Amino acid sequence: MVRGKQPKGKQKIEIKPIESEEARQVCFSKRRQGLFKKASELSILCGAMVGTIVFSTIGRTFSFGHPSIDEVVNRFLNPVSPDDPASAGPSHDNAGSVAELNREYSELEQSLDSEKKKKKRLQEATEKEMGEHMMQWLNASILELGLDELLEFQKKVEQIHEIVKDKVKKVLVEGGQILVPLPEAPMETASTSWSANPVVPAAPSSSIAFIDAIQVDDPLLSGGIDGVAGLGNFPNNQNHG
Amino acid sequence: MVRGKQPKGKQKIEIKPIESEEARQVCFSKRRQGLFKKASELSILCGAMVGTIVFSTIGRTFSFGHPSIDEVVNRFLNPVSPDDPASAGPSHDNAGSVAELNREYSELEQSLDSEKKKKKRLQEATEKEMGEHMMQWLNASILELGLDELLEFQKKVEQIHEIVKDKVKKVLVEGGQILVPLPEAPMETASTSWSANPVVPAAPSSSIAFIDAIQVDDPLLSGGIDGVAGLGNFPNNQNHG
DNA sequence: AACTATTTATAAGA
DNA sequence: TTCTTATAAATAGTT
Repeated sequence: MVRGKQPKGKQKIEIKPIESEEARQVCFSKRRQGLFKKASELSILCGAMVGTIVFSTIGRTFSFGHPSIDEVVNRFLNPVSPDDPASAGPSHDNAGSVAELNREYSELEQSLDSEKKKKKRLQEATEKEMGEHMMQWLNASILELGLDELLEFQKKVEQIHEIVKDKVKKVLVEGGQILVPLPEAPMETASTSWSANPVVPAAPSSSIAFIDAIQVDDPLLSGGIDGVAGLGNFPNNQNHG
Repeated sequence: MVRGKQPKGKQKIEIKPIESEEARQVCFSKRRQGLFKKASELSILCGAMVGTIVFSTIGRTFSFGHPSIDEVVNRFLNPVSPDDPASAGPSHDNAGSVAELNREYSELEQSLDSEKKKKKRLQEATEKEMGEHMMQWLNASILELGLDELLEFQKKVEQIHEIVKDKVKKVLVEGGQILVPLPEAPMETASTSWSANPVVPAAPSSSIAFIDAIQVDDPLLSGGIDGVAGLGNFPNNQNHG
């Protein structure tokens, strides 16, 4: 409103990297605080487990967690399965039995439909981000990896390629009309990575892998991030909550 | 302001557990979105690594991460060891030129000794992570995608496969020398300013993507590299279920 | 670190 | 759930 005198109050800003070192630092402090506060409020209001980790550009680590950042991270790495094993889906390691997934998939299949638009948007985003993520990973890795590792990765890519080719073939054979359920969008991720989520008893949703169609035997591929459970270290941080 | 007449707009609320199941659910969705948006803004504005994980009370997992939630968690679990003499270079925040990247890369190469341990750890984590990502994506997508999309993805995988094979070949030709001479990269691409490599406070010589070695022509794939420079990414693929 | 003018985030309502 | 709206909160630019 007052443009010509002293724009004292908050000005609208674009969300883009702040050039000024100082301004960036100030903004970082303010917004980090704000972020942690928001996280805290969410956890209290909704009784949810929430964890937030922030690294400053100079390497400082800040974190917030409810009930604690360690618990949150730990659960993220080792998804818990509530009482009923049938209703609790594994999401990371221990890829789950094929039978179980198939059963769940059947349930899903029954309640399909009316998600076309959403699905499409979801799919586009996913596909695009996947490419992006792979490229990022590749760019970074190409520098880090030695020949052995490269060959290892190449092998992995080949396996995935095989899986996809296989799937395509299957779809073709089946007439291309088999799957497309997804009652509720299960893609619960806001950026560069997704997590397969647990199955919810009440709500028929979640993305269930149709493992049957893409059987994976390689322990490397199906293994995922299991061994990291322990997490003993705790960097210099600042806990709120 | 006046709280007792027309409670239409936002009312002040105490930060305490919401009783109503429904209200809590609504609040959760809204605030989760808000939280992720804030996290995203912080990461973009300040170029910081940010990760946020939220579990709903019914067990669904939501996450945001820049550059990815796994990177963030990984770094959280594997704090940087501040004893690395190798990376005692200048601390330019944001390199851009290919030449500069190459110079940095050379410096890194020279001190490969002390990098070995770190590299191995990084490589293992990354490799696992990548496999995990791909499998997660695959598992989710295989259910979502139609034939067209599958073919599209297959194509993408093939391209990546090509890139990797190419790289392997290059490495072999160079006889173990990882360094690949860069001809002249007029690409506006530059570097991905995120570091998979832990940046030590005192010695920031992060890992730079060696883009030249894996030239990509396909717009689909290269799109992933392009926009990454300023980390100006916007996560909008939130769950809508 | 404080101070405000504004922009944003959101609690209710529809 | 999505949209609308009034208001509480967050915060950009100053001091």
